[in-house]
Amino acid sequence: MPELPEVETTCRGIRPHLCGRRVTDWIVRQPRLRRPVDGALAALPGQQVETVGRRAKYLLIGFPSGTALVHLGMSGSLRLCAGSTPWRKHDHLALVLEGDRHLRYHDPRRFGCWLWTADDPAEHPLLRDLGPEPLDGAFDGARLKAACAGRRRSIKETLMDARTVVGVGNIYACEALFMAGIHPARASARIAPQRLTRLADAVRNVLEHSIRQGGTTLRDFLREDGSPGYFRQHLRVYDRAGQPCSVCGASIRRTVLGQRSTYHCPRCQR
DNA sequence: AAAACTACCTGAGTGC
DNA sequence: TGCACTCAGGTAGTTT
Repeated sequence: MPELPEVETTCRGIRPHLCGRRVTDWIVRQPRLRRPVDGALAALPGQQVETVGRRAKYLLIGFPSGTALVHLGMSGSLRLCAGSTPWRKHDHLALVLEGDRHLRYHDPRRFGCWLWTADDPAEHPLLRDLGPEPLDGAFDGARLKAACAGRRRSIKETLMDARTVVGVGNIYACEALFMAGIHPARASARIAPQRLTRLADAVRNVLEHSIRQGGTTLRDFLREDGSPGYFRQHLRVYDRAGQPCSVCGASIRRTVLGQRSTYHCPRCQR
């Protein structure tokens, strides 16, 4: 997926095309996503989009009667196109807007979801227990320190836990740990406070940098206009096993943590 | 309570 | 060419 920078890039990309526009139709070709597409979304035609926002990796599309919660899962993307554009394989649904513009949802692995809530989305069961946003000042060294206290598990797993901070997936966890010089397998509780502060800063910095580049495109992710993100060329360790570290030249190592591929520089990260 | 594991899917790549 | 296998950006829900 789409980690936070990719979702934020999508959010910013679609917002100006959606806000204030009326939905004229709702087309579902494949309702079987990770969770079934919520039938309540059939009430969208006739309603006008009021807001497009994001909480963690969920996109929130606000209407007068409620909010659509959209998750891109592992391989999802949203694209704006003309209604006449041929449907591709894995284009599972479309929000049709006035002027016959389609917001098409494409997701080969179908790990995403389209849900609906008539209430405050922040109180939705999938959102209410999430941790702080990394980019709005709610996440800092103190929050990270609290999440690490007494925890034996690896710092990378703590970083990827949405109760610690939202939006940090496998790529950016690896990158932030490299920037902070911390070994991904290090026990969370065994990291000095000033190093955790540095890590919290690295998380924010790497996410902001990636957003400026339009996110990371490995295989599936594309922006709302079909263009890729350009952060991939800035990755320092992710998917670079065997290649030299950009700082010290040591060979980047791949390990497995929490069943996820993990990349680090054995010399720079301790 | 925390940590470990499972499940949901398709497609790309690799080795034989 | 084809088969068997591994791996992939997430995360909710269950089990240990």
